[in-house]
Amino acid sequence: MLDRKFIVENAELVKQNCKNRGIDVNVDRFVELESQRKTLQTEVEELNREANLLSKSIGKAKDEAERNARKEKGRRLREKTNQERAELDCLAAELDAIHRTIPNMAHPDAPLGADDKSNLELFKGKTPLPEFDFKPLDHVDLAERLDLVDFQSGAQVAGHGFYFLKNDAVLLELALQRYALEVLISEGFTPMTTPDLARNDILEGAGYIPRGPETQIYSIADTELSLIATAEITLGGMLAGRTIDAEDLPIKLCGISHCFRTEAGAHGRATRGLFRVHQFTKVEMFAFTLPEESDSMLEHLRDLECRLFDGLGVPYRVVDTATGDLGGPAWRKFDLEAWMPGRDEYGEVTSTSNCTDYQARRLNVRYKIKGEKGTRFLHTLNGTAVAVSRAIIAILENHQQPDGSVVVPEVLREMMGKERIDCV
RNA sequence: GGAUGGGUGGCCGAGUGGACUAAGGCGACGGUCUUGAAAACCGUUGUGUGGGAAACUGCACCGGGGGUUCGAAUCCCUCCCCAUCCGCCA
Repeated sequence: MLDRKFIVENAELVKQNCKNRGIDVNVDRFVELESQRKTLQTEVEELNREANLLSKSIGKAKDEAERNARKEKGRRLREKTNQERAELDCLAAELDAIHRTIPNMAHPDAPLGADDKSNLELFKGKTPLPEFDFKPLDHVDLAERLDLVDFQSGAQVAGHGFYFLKNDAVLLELALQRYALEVLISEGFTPMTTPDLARNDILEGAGYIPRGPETQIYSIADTELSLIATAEITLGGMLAGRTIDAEDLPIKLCGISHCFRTEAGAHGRATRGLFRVHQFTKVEMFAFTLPEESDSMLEHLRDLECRLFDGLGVPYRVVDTATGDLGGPAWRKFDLEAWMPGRDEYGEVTSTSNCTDYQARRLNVRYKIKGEKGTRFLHTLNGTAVAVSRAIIAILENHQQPDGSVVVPEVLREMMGKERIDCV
């Protein structure tokens, strides 16, 4: 969420930002309600002050008659207060509903545009595009030949969008996680495995909407829990409600979790194979920083993603995400799009965002500078290290050989125990 | 899943309806003393949000939400969490 005062004082900027992001919000209504809320709040507080004074005087009243008279006065005062407070609660609820739909501001350098077509390519990775002197297969055909993925059984057991990894794909999944962890641990990240479920209020704090017509989130019936769509939710939620000493920042975490997504409304677009699935494993980076350090942390996370995919020998490009494609919480977002020869186009494999204080305000994570009074909201960032299913697509398709085998990237060979995935 | 006990400030911990304006301790910070330090002694002490140039001051906050009452840390309801024991279990 944005700071309420900021919205009121910068209504035009906020409106322009909503427009840039293609989000329809009634900012004027928010400003109007906020001014009403303040007035009403002051009135309620004044009534409380009177009631407090009166209550205290009753204990000290000299006789029974005086006490009863004051009690009666207190009763009337309370009725009035309750009435005003009900009004205030009603107002606050409407205000909050609008507040939650107002997206984060965007970095001034984020490209303007309605959707991913306006994303700006910044640079390409170290690995050049592969040149095949044969017609490359897509990962579905490769996986079938190499007996790596069982889509049919996945559909039988859990439905379309689920799959079993088999044989070397299982080793590849583990090796990818291990590879990512080793890089991140060496960079000072604390490795975690996180819950795959989280409370709905934590989901909401991270900017996800657990229930609703177009939700990406699976919720668990008869509970306040949902399956997480990313470890960003649990890693961010770890510090919800806490105040961190400034000297302990930045905090860099990396978490392994399963990710679950309903992919509601996504049918028909890039649904073949492993690209858009309901469950996958992911190593996620998460950072809590001082406000002045979040922009450089975002570049750090992006550089790590580049390092990981350069290491895998996968060609990719880095794009600066356009305002209309940022989602609610992000101030700026970079995606790595790997070259996917089977689709003959780039496909998103990682995404890293600086959410500034937007998530922190919702999750109520603050920091305190020693010796200074008060606290402030810190900044949160997240980034994909490796989303296993999509990384597997990129590896299989880019490293395929004329005979249908796949050469294992050097960084994974020791962990895989082999240099090549051959037909079984 | 069942039983019991708990959740109070940075930490420990007292507090069963009106002096809680939350005791006391620890820690931290400042001071006195000292060449310096320790000890001792003295003082200070949270968060949020309003008002005010400031001094200062209002309101809210004792796990969350709701209720009773003129008044709730305290009583009631509900949810969450923690501990211990039992059951089940990888």
